[in-house]
Amino acid sequence: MASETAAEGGIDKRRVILDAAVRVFARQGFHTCRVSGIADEAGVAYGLVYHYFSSKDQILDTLFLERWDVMLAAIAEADASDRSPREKLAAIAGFIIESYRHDPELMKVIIVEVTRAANTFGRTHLEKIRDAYRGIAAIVERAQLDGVFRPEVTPEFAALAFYGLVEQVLTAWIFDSVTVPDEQLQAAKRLIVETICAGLEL
Amino acid sequence: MASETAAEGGIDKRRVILDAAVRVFARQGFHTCRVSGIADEAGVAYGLVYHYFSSKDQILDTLFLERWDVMLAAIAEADASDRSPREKLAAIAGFIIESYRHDPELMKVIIVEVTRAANTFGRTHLEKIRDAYRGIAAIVERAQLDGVFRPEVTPEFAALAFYGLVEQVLTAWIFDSVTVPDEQLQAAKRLIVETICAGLEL
Amino acid sequence: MASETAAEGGIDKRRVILDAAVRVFARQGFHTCRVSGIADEAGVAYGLVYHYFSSKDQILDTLFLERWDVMLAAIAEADASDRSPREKLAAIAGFIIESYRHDPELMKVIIVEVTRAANTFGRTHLEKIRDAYRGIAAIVERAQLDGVFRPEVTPEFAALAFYGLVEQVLTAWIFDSVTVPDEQLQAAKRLIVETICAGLEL
Amino acid sequence: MASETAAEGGIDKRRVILDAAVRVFARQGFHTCRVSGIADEAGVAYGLVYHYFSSKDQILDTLFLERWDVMLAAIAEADASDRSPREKLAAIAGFIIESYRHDPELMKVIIVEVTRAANTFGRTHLEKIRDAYRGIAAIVERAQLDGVFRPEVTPEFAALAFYGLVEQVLTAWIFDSVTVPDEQLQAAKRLIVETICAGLEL
DNA sequence: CATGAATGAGACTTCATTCAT
DNA sequence: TATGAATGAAGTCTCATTCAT
Repeated sequence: MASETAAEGGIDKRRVILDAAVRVFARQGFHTCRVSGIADEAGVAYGLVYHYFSSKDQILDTLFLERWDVMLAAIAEADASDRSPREKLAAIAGFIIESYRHDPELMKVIIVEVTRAANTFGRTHLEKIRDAYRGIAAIVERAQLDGVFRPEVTPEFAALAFYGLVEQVLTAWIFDSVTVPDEQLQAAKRLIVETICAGLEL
Repeated sequence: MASETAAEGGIDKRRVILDAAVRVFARQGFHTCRVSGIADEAGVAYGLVYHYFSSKDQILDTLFLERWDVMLAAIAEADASDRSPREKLAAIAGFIIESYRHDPELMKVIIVEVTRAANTFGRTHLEKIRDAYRGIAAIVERAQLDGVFRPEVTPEFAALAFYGLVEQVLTAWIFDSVTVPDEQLQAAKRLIVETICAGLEL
Repeated sequence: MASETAAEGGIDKRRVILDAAVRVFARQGFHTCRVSGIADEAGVAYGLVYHYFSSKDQILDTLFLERWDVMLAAIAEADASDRSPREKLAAIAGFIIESYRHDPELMKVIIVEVTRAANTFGRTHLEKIRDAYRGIAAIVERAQLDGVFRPEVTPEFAALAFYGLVEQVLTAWIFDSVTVPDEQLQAAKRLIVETICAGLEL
Repeated sequence: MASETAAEGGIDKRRVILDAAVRVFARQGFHTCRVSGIADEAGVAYGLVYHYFSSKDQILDTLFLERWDVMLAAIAEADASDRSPREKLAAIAGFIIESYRHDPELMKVIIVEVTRAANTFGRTHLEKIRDAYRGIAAIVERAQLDGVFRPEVTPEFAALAFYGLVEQVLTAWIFDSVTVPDEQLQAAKRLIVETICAGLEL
């Protein structure tokens, strides 16, 4: 149960630092914040950040990869299930929106600082990001082969539209920076799926 | 007779600097590039940049506002025309895609460094950005009142989905960083309109 | 009657610049103000300042030397008169205080930026400044030889104390930055002479 | 056990920087020197200066306030003692001159860059500077009430004359930039007190 | 004489990273 | 593990001065 680094019963400082970094990145942005700000927020000494991470970049990389791998697993799981294509997409949208509900700051950081940062981390993690698109495209492609989705739209475009819409909705919430009520979260999920499937389903 | 933009036959250094900034911002990103890089690219002395602009930020602000105002005008014009809602949306998507065709670097800068930079310039120009969303939403709302679009989707969500999809497509091209053939540009325009209208039209 | 540079009936721009410089130096200080600020205050083009003066330093030098030479003349005149030593000192104190009454900004600039600026202009004009001390010391020395002043105090120290006290009073007014009423100016003159002569006269 | 000023046996780098700053400010003047010059003089890295001080200004502020508070204490102590007014003033003049003897560079910096810099630090620390004047004026006022000093001169003017004369003498030494022999220091002290008291004592 | 665009060296300050304890 | 002092390379912005017109 204990983390890989903490002594039994101790506090995992590495985790504390990561969680603090999420809050600081979300609040100030990656470029604007300082490493000392993360240390302060975490309540640890400056140098300890560099005991656990080799650079400021690596903290963000870690946050992104941790979460993205979970999302890729969710996409893979949806793909592997025997639900309908629409239900698969709904599962993915639901997963992402649920991630936002659970930790909006982390999702803000991942979207704003990574997936939409075409000049910096977005480029670094391009392949990982594309893995998600590919996973969604695979679902669409299968649905087209199964005759459930129309073949006119390429799976790649469909994936782009679907994931892009999810991200756009989250971005709107991020810009608003207010807590979104559960009801609205669910409504958004339905609308997204509806909107995309309207153009895809036969 | 000499105007602010160029003496007769002379070179408008301010314009030269702005154009150079577009290339440098597109290539290296706003945060990564240096003002000296812009000056070098423009072939002017360092200090001249500060003769025309009060800060590095203001250069980006200027680029964004110049272009965004043109886009708001295009949206307003589409709204004012007596075309069908679908044609209006097609006009807007066409305008943005044409902007990309004409100057992909400028569009990259605007999207990557401003409209998607929720922690920095995106927040600064939030109201201007929302003006675009509002303009699109107005078109949708009118169409709903006219009984052409379904009333279930809010105009705000529709605007989000429409503009978001356009931006997402452009972002994909930006990430690819290859010249997109005209054919593909037109196809994308049609697909975008198709995808969004599928979920909106009665 | 026309100045050395102005066409007859024209405005002497060199004079305009100097007068503007006094106001700007007084308001912002020599180091803090910009040459462009002087040009703006004078209502002339930037480059014209450099047509008349070779550098920012030279403007201050000019202001100082213009005024200081007048003061040295006043000291020499007092020395040459056949008044009593006390009256001679009163004449000098009166001259300086009158200078302040007539143009407090100029006196502020001369004192703050030159005579009290030991690291910059004070050092540059050290000999000129010492000329004033020497002139006052000469008056004291003569008075000692004539048996009017006590010989215990060196003329140099007496000059230091006398001129220093005048400058200190002006500095107090400068710090207060309010217009000093005539009455107070005259009272200060009397007090200064009284205070210094009390320690000098037999 | 380790104090803020120095770990046991360790070197207090903050103090080293302050001491270096005194030498550099005295040699080149505050405006002319560079922060890198201070760092070099101190033998520390550039950034360490900013680890201990938030700006170049703050270094000078610190130097001034450290010393000025000691002087205010000396004035208060003289005031509180049961010596004669003349002895009190002698104690203050002695304290300042002794300060100069002990660290002429520091006194140069304080006088040239602060108390006589009416446009910059002098204005910033105006109230602190006036505290000294007020302290001296209090001594004079008491002496007047006790019938030892003549009531014709206001305490404020007397304080101005007294402190101004001390500063003027120090300034003369500063301009000379040669080491003043002890003998001359003591003589100056006596002369100052003599000069001022001549005009004050009944 | 007059203009103001153009130049570019310089200085402050920031902050990621290292290191001695 | 933990601390925080120490390092120094960047990078933005300023502004005196020059120059073409």
